[in-house]
Amino acid sequence: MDTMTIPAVPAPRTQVTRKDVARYAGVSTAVVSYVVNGGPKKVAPATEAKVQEAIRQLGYRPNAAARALKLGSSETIGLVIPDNSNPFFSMLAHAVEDAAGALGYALVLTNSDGNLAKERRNIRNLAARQVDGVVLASVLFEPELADLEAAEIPSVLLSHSGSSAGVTTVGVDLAKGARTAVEHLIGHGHTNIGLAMGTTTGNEADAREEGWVRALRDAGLPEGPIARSAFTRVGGYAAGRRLLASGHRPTAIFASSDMQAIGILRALHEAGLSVPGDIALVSFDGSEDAEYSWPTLTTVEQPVRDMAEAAVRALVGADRGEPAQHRVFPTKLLVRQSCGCP
Amino acid sequence: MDTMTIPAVPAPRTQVTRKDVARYAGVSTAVVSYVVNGGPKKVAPATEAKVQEAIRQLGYRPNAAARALKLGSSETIGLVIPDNSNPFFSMLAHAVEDAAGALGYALVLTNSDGNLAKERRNIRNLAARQVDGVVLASVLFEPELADLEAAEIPSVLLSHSGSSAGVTTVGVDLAKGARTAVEHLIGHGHTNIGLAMGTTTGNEADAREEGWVRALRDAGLPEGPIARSAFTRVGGYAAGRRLLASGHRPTAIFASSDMQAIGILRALHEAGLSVPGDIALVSFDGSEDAEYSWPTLTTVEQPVRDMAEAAVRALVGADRGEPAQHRVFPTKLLVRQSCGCP
DNA sequence: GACTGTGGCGCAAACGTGTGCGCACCGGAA
DNA sequence: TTCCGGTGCGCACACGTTTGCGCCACAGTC
Repeated sequence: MDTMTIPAVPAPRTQVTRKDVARYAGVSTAVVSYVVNGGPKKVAPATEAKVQEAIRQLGYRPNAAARALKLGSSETIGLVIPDNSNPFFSMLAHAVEDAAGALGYALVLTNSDGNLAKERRNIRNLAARQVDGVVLASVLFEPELADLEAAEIPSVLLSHSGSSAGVTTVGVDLAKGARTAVEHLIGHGHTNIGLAMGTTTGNEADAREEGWVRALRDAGLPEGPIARSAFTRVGGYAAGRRLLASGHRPTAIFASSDMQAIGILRALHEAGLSVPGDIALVSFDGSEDAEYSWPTLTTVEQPVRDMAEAAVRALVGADRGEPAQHRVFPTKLLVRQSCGCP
Repeated sequence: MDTMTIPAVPAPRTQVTRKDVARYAGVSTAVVSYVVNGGPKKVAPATEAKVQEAIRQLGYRPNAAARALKLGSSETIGLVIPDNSNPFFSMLAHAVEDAAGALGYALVLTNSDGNLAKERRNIRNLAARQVDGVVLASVLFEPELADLEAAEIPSVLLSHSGSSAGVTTVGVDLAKGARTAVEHLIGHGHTNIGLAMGTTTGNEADAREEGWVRALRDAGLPEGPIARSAFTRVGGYAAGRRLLASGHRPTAIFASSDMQAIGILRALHEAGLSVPGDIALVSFDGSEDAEYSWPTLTTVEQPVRDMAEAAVRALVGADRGEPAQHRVFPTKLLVRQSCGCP
């Protein structure tokens, strides 16, 4: 045995080019291009067949980089999300990928991990990669938007209730959704309703909090205790414990995300409290996790697939080039066990 | 008001090129390139400063497509997974993105949705996009591999226990992990241990099943009932119901994924059975969901981050070009409530 | 038979980079 | 002064495409 065996370096990537195909088929490179792209030019059926055969024989695959360079479009869009491990965002990412794929676009995924600097890097990186657009679903501050505008990259903000000026946004009416949830709890006779909210300074958290406040105010009820945390299970767990430790414990809690609600559920279980018996719980997002928790979670569903599709279409689909607009999708209260309905 | 307002077409994407920078700085385009890439050539500090300033002023950003065309590398890797909504795979995707990003590579995400034709399309698509490598975490059949070899794209199989010949694989010893889990249940005195397994014909399911079989056999125990389903909550739920309906109901269940376990949990709850009191449960994956279920799930953890990093490094990192190998990472039994430990 | 119209195809110029090669200049040594 | 080595920079080509333009051959018309 030879111990000096050269590692299987994956063969010099000798790319089969259009020129090879042309030579093999006995035509010019232009014809190959016409055949491949069904260009504006007609090509005789016989010639076309020859070219197709040559392509098959040689295993020719057009070079996307060259195409992108020539066309000025990479047929790729970018996605910036905080954390693909978070079920809500992974659901979103999947939906965006589907929508993009349906239009022939690939999806470059980037996670910001709640790190502003990283989010910035990601956006710059995507811009440098000539993506045709970027979907931002993140805690976004002005500087980022400025960057994008400067780079002249089409972009759409996802899951934000549109307030930003010149950029298209796609989302739900967070305030209204939250309000519906809280009113549902009020309808069950609760008068001390706590709130588990996010810590972001973006406009996500605010609107949901506003919905909670207004529902209570309109019902003539006092505001219950508030706990803020990250939109995660761990964060929710901590928030749950804080709510339980608060002065007079709420009999119901509205959580601003399913993840937080699941953390809260754990805190309640540990405290030996039953849900909804001792404390009722309603949350936000409508992720699948809420359907398989114990008890199952009543939650405000966001139509993620529709939102993703709208975002992608605004970027590279039929709605491209239309003036910036704010699309607001309806939420839907999914009533399950945790709210205390019979 | 003028109702004919022209929509804000995102400005003709007039790209600032290297030539512009060169002209602005009063140097040649080559120098700009040297400055940007820190090329092999030296450039005088004064010139460099001028160029940097020009770059800043003009907001120059190198065109990734042109670079990719020239270098024959897109600084991009592809990921093929069944479903990014599935927590295990979303965790994996996040880890792969991190590892790739650390090496300066972007990640193109594609979902196969358990659809073989789509998986095939995704792979072809990635190949056409000149990705520098592909991480495959999927139910993979031979034809796909052949495609990859044909396209000469470096690839690594993730989460497969390596049996494939010429391709690098990264994963865990599924059989051993499963065996540990089942032995743990046996240690608790269970003698009728059921199995919730996947339906895939790949090598994923088999090894775990094998571990279950061997643990039982070595302990002189009979094989309990088996239910097969997709690696999802819904699938697990159905499998759970089937296991409950089986001849003589098991007192413990080993589930081949956390998702299935969570579905089973729901089935058990609905049946009014307590876990682990009436039925113990141990699963596989170690996703965060298993930590926040009720009761919390004892599960066999896969070191996903390590695996992702190893896969990416084998593709485009330090380990690139090494001969195909099969890296097997250790699993770890995370003992929580569902197994019945005190 | 000459002219014209048309369908089918080839030529060659970009797209924005990276980089080998060569040229100009400059300081020092003879 | 002449020669020489070295440093710093410019020229120009190639990467694989797309596509406007022009050429050729052929059929139809007078």
